[in-house]
Amino acid sequence: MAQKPSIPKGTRDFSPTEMVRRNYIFDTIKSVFQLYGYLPIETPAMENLSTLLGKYGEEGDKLLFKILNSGDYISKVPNPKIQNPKTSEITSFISEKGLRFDLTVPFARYVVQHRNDITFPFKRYQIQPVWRSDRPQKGRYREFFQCDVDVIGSKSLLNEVELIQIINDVFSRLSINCTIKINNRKVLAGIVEYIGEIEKFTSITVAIDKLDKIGIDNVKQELSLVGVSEKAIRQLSSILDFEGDMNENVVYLGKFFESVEIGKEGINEVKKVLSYLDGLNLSSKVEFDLTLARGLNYYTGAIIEVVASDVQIGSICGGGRYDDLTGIFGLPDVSGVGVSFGADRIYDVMLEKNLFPEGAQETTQVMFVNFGEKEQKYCLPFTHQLRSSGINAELFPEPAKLKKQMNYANNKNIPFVVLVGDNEMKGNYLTVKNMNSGEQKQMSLEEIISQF
RNA sequence: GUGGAUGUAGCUCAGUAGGUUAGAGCACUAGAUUGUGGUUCUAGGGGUCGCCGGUUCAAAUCCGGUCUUCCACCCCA
Repeated sequence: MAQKPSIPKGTRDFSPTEMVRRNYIFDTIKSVFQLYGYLPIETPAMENLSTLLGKYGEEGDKLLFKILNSGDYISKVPNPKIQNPKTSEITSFISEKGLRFDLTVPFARYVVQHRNDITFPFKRYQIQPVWRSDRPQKGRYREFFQCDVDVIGSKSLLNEVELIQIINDVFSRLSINCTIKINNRKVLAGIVEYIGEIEKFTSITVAIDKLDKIGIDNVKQELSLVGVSEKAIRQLSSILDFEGDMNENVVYLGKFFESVEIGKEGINEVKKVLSYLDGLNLSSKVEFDLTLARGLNYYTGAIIEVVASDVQIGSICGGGRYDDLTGIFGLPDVSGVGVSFGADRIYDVMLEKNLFPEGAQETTQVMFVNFGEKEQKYCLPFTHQLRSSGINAELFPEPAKLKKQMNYANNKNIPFVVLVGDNEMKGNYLTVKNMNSGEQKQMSLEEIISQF
C-alpha cells in the first residue's frame, strides 16, 4: 500500500446501498418508458470524433473526452507540427475517437446508419453513462447517467405532449415535486428577428436564459457587451417585462409576432401543446417560460426543462425538438423530439428529500447459520427449496463464530435467521429467529415459506 | 477554462507563538458470553498528517508547486 488507489476526478464508485437505490430510479424510469411503447437500444461508449465534434457548440467541443489512438500514434504527426506543437493542430493526428457527450447525437447517428431497419416513427429509450470533462461541483460529475426517450420521424406535437406526460409520470412515481418548463426555439428566434438582431441569436438566448438568476439589469449589460443595439435591448426588455399568467403571456407575445412568421409559428405550437395538456390533469406544474433557452445548438422547436422544487441542483431533466440532427449524417428531413432524465441528480434530490422507500434495502430474506460440516449439508437443501419458492435465501459459507454470523445478518438487514444444530436435526424442526423483534420460534420449512 | 476554500486512522473530525512516542468517536478484531446480533464493559490492530520540494538543529504546523474534493463563474444532466 505504498500509494493509495484512487479514481479519476469527477467519477464515483457505487456501493450496494447506492446501487439498490439507483436501480430503483432506473427501474421506475424504464417501466414508464415501456408503458408508452418505447424500446431500448444501446450504443458504444466511444464514438468517432467526427460524429461528436461540432454538435454541441464551441463549449461542448472543449468538454469532449478524447481517446488517444492505439499504437505508435506520435509517428503519424507531421514533422513540422512536432517541432512546434499546438494542441488544436495535433489532436486530429493523435485522436480519432471520443467518449460520448450525450445520448442524442449517438442516437441520430444510429438512426441514419440503421434507417432501413427502422419503422418510423421510431420510439426508443436509452439508459447509459455519458462523459464530460467539466469541472465537478454539486450535482455535476464527469461521468453520469442519462436516461433518454426520443421519438424520431414524426413532426406531430402529440409527441411533445406525450413526453410531458412521461416526465409527469416518472416524477410522480418517484414522489419528486417539480416544475416542467416549456418554451420554443421558434419563439426565441421570433423575438430576435423582431428586435433585428438575428445574427446574435445564440448570445441573446444565453443571456436571457440567466434572467431569473442575475436579474434584468445584468442581462441588459451582458447584451450590450456582446454588441446588441440599445434600441433592440429596450424592445427586448419590454417583451420580457410582461407579468401575467401563462395564457395571458402567450397572447401578449402573439401581438409582437404579427409580421414575424417564425415567432407566430412558435407561439402556435406552444398554444397547441398547452391546450392538449389542459385536458390531462397532470399532477406536475407546467409553465411557459420565455427565458428558457438551453445551450445545445441542435434544438429547433419545443424545449423542455424540469427543475426540482426546494432543491437547488439545476435541471433534473431536459430536452427538446431537433428538426435536422440526422441531416448532418446524411439523412435530411427527419424530425425528432426527446428528453433526458439526469439519474445522478435525481438521486441527489431524492437523497436530500429522503424519498427512497425503506424496503428497497432488503436483499436476503432468510439466512441459515452455519454450525459445521454436518449442519451445512443438512441445511443446503432448505435454501434450495426456499429459492424455488421465490424467497431470497443464503447459507453462511463458514462455520464462523455465531456472533460474527448474527452480525453479518444484522448488517445486511436480513429479517429472518434460521438456526439448525443437533437439537433441530434430531427433533426435525427449524429454529427461526425474527431479527427485528428478537423472538424465536420452532417451525417447519413449509411454515416459513407460508410466511412470505 | 477563471477565481476561492479544503485534504490528519476505513469514516466523521480534534491537534499552530514549529519541539519527545500525533489523538477522539464510529467501524474493525479479540475477550467478558464454547448455540444468539442490534445495548454495555475491557483489550488490540490500523496513520511516511494528500503528494513533491524548500526554510530550520527540528515541520502535521511556515513557504512554493502539484493533485483531490467542495463552492462561485462559464456552461450543463
